[in-house]
Order: sequence, then C-alpha cells, then structure tokens
Amino acid sequence: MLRCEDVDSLVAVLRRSGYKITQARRAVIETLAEEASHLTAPDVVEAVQKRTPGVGRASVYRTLELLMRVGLVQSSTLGGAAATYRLTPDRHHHHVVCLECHKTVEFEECALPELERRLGERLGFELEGHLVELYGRCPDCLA
Amino acid sequence: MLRCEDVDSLVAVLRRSGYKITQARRAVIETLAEEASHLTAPDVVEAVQKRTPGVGRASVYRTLELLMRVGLVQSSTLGGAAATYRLTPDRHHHHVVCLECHKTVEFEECALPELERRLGERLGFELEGHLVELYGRCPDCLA
DNA sequence: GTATATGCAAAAAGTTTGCACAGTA
DNA sequence: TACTGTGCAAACTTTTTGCATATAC
Repeated sequence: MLRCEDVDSLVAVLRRSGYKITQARRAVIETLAEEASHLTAPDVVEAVQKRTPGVGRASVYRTLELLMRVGLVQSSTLGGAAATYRLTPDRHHHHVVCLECHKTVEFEECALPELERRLGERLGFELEGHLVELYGRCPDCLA
Repeated sequence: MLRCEDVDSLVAVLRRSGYKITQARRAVIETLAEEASHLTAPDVVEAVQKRTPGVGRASVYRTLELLMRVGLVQSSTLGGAAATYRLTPDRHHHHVVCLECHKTVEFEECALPELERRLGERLGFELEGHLVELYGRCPDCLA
C-alpha cells in the first residue's frame, strides 16, 4: 500500500519550500500514504506513534497543519463534525456521504477542472486542488 | 438579514420529521439564519446565548448534530482544521479558499447538478446537497 | 554552526454524557 | 399526560503552547 515514489515526491515538495525533512514529518507523510484514508487527528497520532515510536503528539498536529498549508493534505468533515485528513489525491476521488450512517462512497468523475481554470483566472487565485462532497441518504438508510 | 420565511420553512422540516420545536432549536436555527456564515461550534454557542440567554451549550451541540443529520446544516473545514457550520444554502454558493490566510471567496457557478443526478441514480442514494471547495493561494499571498 | 523543529508536560479549548426537571404535542 | 428535549455540571477528549534539547542542512 505504501508507495515510495509518492512519499518521495511529497517530501521533495516540502524540501523545495524550504522546510526541513525530519523524522516526525516523514512519519506523518508515510502514515497518511499508507493508511487507507479519512483519519481524524487523534487517529493520525496513534498511527504515527505505532509506526514510528517517539514522535510527539504536538509534532503530528504541527505537521498536519504544515502539510495543509502547503496543499499536500486536505481535511474535510465528511458531513460529520470531526475533521479528517488525507493526502490530497492527484487522481480525483470525491465522496458521496450518507448523512444517516456516514457511509462514504468514492467516485472519480469530476466536473470541475474547467470551472477551476475559469475561476482561478477571474479571481487571481492560483488554485491547486478541490474538494467535492455530495450528501444524502444511502440505499440502506432509505429502506 | 434574518429572513423569517426561511426560519419558518426550516422549522417546518423539523416538525414534519417528528422533532419538537423548542426554544433551543429555534434559537440555533435563527442564529444560523442571521449570522453571515461559517461559524465554529463555539461561535454558534456564543451567538445563540447572546440572542437567547438560557440556552445550554449541550443543546446547541445536540441541535447542530440534529440539523446536520436532517440535512439543514452543512459543515466544512474550509481548508483549516476547525469545523464550521452553516445553513445548507439552496442558492448555491461554494467557496474558493486561500490555504495561506484562509480568506474565502464565494462563487455561484456550479457544475454539479447533472453529476449529482447521474451518481444518485447509479448508487441508489437520494442526494440532497453538496459541498464544493477550491483550494489555492489568493492574490495577496502570492505577492 | 545556526536556525528550525522536536518532545514533553501542562494548560486551554472543545465536546460529550448523565440526570433531574421542563415544555411540546 | 407521556415522552422528548433541556440545562447544568462534571468528565472526557482534543488541541495548543512554552521551553529546553536535538537535528537537518
């Protein structure tokens, strides 16, 4: 599941931006690359410490914040209250979320690249990613 | 800013679903309808208590959760860590968020209705809303 | 060598829960 | 009246901060 090329390229982005590559930061990146997805912050802390004992809680939080600022990580609430984190997917996979049971299904179609280009131009933003989530009720909960 | 028709129709949705209309629930709904947008949970607590003293913190949390489950409220992290809440807009207004300074700009264009219809059909979901956020860097932070 | 980042522990902030009481339908 | 929902306070969880030390470059 761990894809080294991915980890390396993410690390490279950090390095290029002038950030030091530390054990803690590498551990967070590797953990996110390895775990399926949608971890809450405490989940990430736990997973990181299991994989790389000795990394402090605070560093995980600081690293998540850094990775978000740099755009390597995205957070969302998946229709629930707790924020979850995951590596920004370069292959699109957005979510359909059931508001009742919080089941989520991924889908790949994305109608946004064109819109993104147009808006970026109009607003002067340099856009580098997006998040799309559809909410509703899944077949099970409808029954 | 407070639009009574809106509050009434939201209240009606709750009532129709079998939930009781209490002072606390009404206060949360009115607060969300009144405040511009993007309040964190503690923000909502504060605003509700200012507008309707006597409402307990716990009830605000319970009501937010209820409103989300019913689909009247949406939450998102706006690219940051803290979840924010707002009434589900029926007029679309999605967001462009700066990852650096968290400035957000709204836009109205939405490429999703068609996609939503198609996916709902394919997955058997009954979809009732969506969230679209674009991330990047704003002109100020680019400079 | 030096500035940046870390780990720890403590403080702060945010959220949930149990329960007796109140208010809606 | 019956039962859902409330407010409170306490417990619990999550996040942030300060600081001495370690480490990447």
